[in-house]
Amino acid sequence: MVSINDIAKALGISASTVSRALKSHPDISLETRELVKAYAAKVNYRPNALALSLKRQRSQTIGLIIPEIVHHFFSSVISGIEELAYSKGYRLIICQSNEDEARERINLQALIDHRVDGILVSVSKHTEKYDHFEEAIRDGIPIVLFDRAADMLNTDKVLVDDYEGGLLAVNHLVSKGRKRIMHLAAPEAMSVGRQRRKGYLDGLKTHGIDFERDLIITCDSRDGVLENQESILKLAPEIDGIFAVNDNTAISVIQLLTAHGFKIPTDISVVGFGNDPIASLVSPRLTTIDQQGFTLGRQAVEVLIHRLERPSVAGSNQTRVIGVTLQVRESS
Amino acid sequence: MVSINDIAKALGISASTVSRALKSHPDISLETRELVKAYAAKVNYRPNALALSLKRQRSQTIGLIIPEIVHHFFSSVISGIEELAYSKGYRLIICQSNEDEARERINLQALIDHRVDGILVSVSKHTEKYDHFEEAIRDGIPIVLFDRAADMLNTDKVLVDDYEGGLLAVNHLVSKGRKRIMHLAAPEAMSVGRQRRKGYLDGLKTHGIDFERDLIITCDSRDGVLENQESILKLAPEIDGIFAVNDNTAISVIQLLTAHGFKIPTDISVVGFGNDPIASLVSPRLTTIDQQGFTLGRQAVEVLIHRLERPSVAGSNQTRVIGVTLQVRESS
DNA sequence: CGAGGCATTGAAAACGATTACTTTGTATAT
DNA sequence: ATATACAAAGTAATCGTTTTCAATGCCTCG
Repeated sequence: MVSINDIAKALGISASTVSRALKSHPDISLETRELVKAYAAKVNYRPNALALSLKRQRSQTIGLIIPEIVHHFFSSVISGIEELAYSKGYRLIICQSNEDEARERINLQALIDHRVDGILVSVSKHTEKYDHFEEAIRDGIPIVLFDRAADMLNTDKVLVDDYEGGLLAVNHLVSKGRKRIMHLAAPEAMSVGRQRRKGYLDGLKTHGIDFERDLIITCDSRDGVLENQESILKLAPEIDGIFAVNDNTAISVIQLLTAHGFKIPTDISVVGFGNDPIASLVSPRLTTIDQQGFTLGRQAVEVLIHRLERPSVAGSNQTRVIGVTLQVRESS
Repeated sequence: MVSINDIAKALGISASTVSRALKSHPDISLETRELVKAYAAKVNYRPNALALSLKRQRSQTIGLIIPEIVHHFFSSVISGIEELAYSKGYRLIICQSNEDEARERINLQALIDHRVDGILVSVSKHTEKYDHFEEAIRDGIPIVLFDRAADMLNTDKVLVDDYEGGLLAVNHLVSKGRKRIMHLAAPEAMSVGRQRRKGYLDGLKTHGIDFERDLIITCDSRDGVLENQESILKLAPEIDGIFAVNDNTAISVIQLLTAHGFKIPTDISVVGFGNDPIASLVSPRLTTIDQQGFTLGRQAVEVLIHRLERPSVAGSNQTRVIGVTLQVRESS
């Protein structure tokens, strides 16, 4: 790897002249400039980004902390992030928290140590204390939270309109004549799940349907469905609709019900959330709420870069909400 | 952000003393050491990884170039890579080539500019010339190719046993009494697809089945199935088995055949490749070849770090092959 | 002919850390 | 008393680049 100093020595001129010649600084004579450029090209000179970052106090690098990579929604978000970051000249350092608070803390610190210009975070499911983020924010490190945010954190956020999604799901089920709608919900602690549940509740209220506590079952995965199969099957004869907090749960419950003789959607209509690719491949094809992961990722980067490239005005945090749409298929 | 110099000034000692005190160098008196450590902790000092990288000529960072992130197999690989890299103290910079050669070249250059210690690459589908990789390898940059490699490139490789997968698929179909087996294949240019096809051909040969050129159709996606539906449907009545180069294609062809009255697996057995999560959710559930993306990712990092941490012996390139297994389900 | 201007270039500091090589002062040995 | 050893600290170079502030030499103008 050849450096500016190597070039300077080889040509018998100073490093500063080389540096200036390479960027066509007007102070440098045409002759020298050409000479330097020709030689640099010949030896395939490439500026050392590390040295530049140190000098400029700017690494043109964005850090990303994500709960898990192997997940269609999250990988879509990552793709959107990479895409826009790349086109804006930023590199992306990625860390996986594996839904673990301790790991999330280590990741955050590592990114700060690497002097990334800003950090994008989707908070781990099991994070209970937020002081690591609070401290970073206090220290002026630009942080944008996406999808999974914490209300208490005072920073930019880019979220999916989970509430609207819950509303859309219930409206749709009601429009299909469904009146007793079960909700397979995420644990209370998850902001995302809370919003979907709130949408569900408000949707019922709008249509004058009384909310029944028993119809909400905390169950947000394939395993969850298996664990709760008794209660689900006991209620099944009395209900005519299900809104599941995600597609996997929706598909699992459809399989469970089908296996026990229920007809979907004749007996029970089912709506999922996420529009995972599997939703259109299972049978019956799943009605679900589409959330644009790729767009979410792009917007998160956009917000972050906006922050990076303007003098940050205090208290000007923005929250963007990405719209969702209902995808009607065969399960409802 | 406080630096070693800031600490030195604040305590009225030299930067070198601070540096040594922080790492408990024996030259420094216990008193000074404690003093420095206490102050560093108080002001929350963190070493600047950029400066360290520059000094050490080692960034503890690995670069990754991957064709696309939103893809179950690739995202599994990324997860495996991140997992092991993280535990070995390396950070991961990720770049998406989007199956585009020009972009791949830019990504490679960017990673080199950032002085990553080594690079993991899965070659883009549309890459025709490999001189960018050859040059990097010649310059001594440690590169490990995974999954999609190019024979001509002389470097470490970690591959899926695609050949064995093709073989397993055909063996299985034959064991089910199938004799006229169609292959939905990837274009010749893709090493991965070539190996799977070779496994298919050798599998047929092993069982004394004559290979029929017409039974190989180049078609490796949902769109491909639609484009080739005429030829597929024309051949359908004469065949009794299909080996598709990936799960998506397998699922699409099952949908096509089912829609036209064929019974799967009664009339035609279908085997896919990849063991994507959808394979066990569609109906009939898809028989397929399981490829361990996560393991592949870990192994790729392992090989790379092995290279990084030993003095690289010339011509000692290794190629690791990750085993595959047959997952029998309902489609065969 | 000397002052001022301008075109070119170089020296040195800075970014943050490490480290080989002094330097300083004290204690021990001869 | 003097040479020697050693502990503890500081100086300066280095990694690769940028940039401020000279320095040099030449030309022009009065």
